[in-house]
Amino acid sequence: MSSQTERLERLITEERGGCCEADIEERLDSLRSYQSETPTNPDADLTALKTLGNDTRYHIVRLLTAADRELCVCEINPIVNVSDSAISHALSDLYDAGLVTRRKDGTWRYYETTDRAEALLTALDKTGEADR
Amino acid sequence: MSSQTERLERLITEERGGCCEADIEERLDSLRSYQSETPTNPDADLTALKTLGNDTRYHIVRLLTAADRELCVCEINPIVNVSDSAISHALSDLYDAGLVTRRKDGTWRYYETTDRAEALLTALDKTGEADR
DNA sequence: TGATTGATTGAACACTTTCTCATATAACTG
DNA sequence: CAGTTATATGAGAAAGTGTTCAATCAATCA
Repeated sequence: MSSQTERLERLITEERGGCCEADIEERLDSLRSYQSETPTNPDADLTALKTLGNDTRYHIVRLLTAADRELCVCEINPIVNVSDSAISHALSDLYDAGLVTRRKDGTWRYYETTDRAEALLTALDKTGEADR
Repeated sequence: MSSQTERLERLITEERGGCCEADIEERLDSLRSYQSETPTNPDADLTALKTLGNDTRYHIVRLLTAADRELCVCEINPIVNVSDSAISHALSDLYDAGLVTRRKDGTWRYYETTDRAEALLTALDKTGEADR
């Protein structure tokens, strides 16, 4: 921890030609304040990212989004190549993460993507080949 | 696989009052075509989601985004509470995933977020408390 | 050149995730 | 109610991930 600020001290010294204890504190405060400015819920964000960042679940969400209508589990099953159980687990995780909605109709169960899932896919699509 | 289409057959039968082999094939083709319509690179998407979906790496990207300028590793270090090594690993992963850029200046190394990272955070921010 | 410094890399181990199998639940049907 | 069907849940094996420690690289400077 103190070795960390040593390096920062040297950086500030290079930047400004000098650096006192107060300069370091100021810089650290500034950096820390960036975090508190963030208006979001990091846990929910992380859960969403982790949940969508899995082959099976991503695949299901892509399918639901492309279909642009709610799909029955039995329509997802023959397309995604894992066991019924794995799909059920995946849908349950997606629901908990707020990435799909769920509707029951008799013994059938229908799933549909949420705005959150669609927003993430759109973000990915818009930045496909770019950057780096 | 065949039990999968059995369930689908029953669903279509309920929907339409009847179902032949061709109906099943048509539905399956339709579902499968949704996937091929997707214009993106699933591997790159999954890598981006997985990479950002980790506490340390998400934290770093939030910091970089909020700072709205490139940050030196020694500025990130005292804010994010893991070892130097862990941060270096994290930044390397983020770079490989196309979520940050890298610039060398003497012995210092600077990192900045890419459009892709920012797009993902924006998507999360815009859909914060919504849905479900 | 050798020493110092900022940062990266690799190996190793604890921890987490994801799948499948077996079983359970809920809704309908006779 | 018993039987069937659609889906969910739990346990556990196998694979993957994240962190730290130790060692290394690359740039600067005496």
